[in-house]
Amino acid sequence: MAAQNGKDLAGDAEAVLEAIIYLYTEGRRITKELARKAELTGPQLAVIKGLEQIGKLSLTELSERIRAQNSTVTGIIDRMEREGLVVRERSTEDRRVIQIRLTEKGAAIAREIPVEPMEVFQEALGILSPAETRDLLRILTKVANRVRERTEPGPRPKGNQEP
Amino acid sequence: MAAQNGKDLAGDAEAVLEAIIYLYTEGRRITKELARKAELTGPQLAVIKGLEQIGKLSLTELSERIRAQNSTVTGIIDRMEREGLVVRERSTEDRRVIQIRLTEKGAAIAREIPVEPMEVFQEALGILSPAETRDLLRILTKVANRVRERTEPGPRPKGNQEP
DNA sequence: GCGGTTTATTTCGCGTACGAAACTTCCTTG
DNA sequence: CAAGGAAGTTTCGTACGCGAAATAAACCGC
Repeated sequence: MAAQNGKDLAGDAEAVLEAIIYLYTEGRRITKELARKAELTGPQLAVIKGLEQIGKLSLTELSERIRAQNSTVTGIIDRMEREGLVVRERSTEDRRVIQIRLTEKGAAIAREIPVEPMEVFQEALGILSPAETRDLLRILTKVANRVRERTEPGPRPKGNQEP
Repeated sequence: MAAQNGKDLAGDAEAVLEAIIYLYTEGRRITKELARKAELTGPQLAVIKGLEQIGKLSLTELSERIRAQNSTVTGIIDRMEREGLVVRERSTEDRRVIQIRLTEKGAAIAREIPVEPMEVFQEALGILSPAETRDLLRILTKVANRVRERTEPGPRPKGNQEP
């Protein structure tokens, strides 16, 4: 451990990491809990809410939206199709692409779940003053850009899991 | 989308979320990449580094350390034991508990991997001024506490995945 | 010292999550 | 228009990750 004297930057850095991990995992947990009420999983809720907004998405578009690999989303859609929540339709213009849309059953469930999972955070961020919010954004962006620079050289996969 | 006029708090909030998600997933990616050089997975690296520091840990202690459920860690240790990286030893004082420690092979690999995965972040945070770091910590803590208050009523599971 | 509760770990079933390889369709270029 | 490459999706194998139930040992009160 470093010295504890109010200038303990390493300790602060660690605490910042802790906070980020906490916020992220808590977000996942909230999404999951919200989903469970409708007998869904976290990623499935994300899919349903995405499709509700946009109407119809190709598998790749959906993958980008929920930040997961195509091969992962294939499995998620398999299970949702099995449950009758969505259907796959092959596009007529480009027969390589699969369009995914909600069934009536899927749309009904989407309507039942009122809020976006993120809204808990929007609300939590709401207690900050506008200046604090912008400071937070500015500093986080600075750090993120630094990490990005540091790791950009070399290809990067695109994501992992639910929002 | 809301109006884009510099007072777009909802947009700022969303950007903050994006940044948090980016930093978290990037952290996982870096850990994974670091681990891959030693033919390990992310969680396995976390286990090895934990055991290197402490020497010997019960399964439950290890679970807390890497923020995962016991049932998850059982599987991780199974695979690592199969690879000869760690061994299980039943405690003599309390025969319910399993102590896990590195084999010589595991210890050698731990020595080969120089840095903690977190160090990339420590470095990224290093470009902030001390004031910025403390602002960041203060604001994040405020948000985290707010989320905590909002969700505390009701039991919470303890974690999910690698650091 | 016996029955009941608590604690530590494992087992089981399911759902992500990823990367590499296979497949199909589309597009380019000679 | 044929060959080759690129793009969209699926398949396969492996590793988490969780919660509920099972198992085993320790503890507690009487």
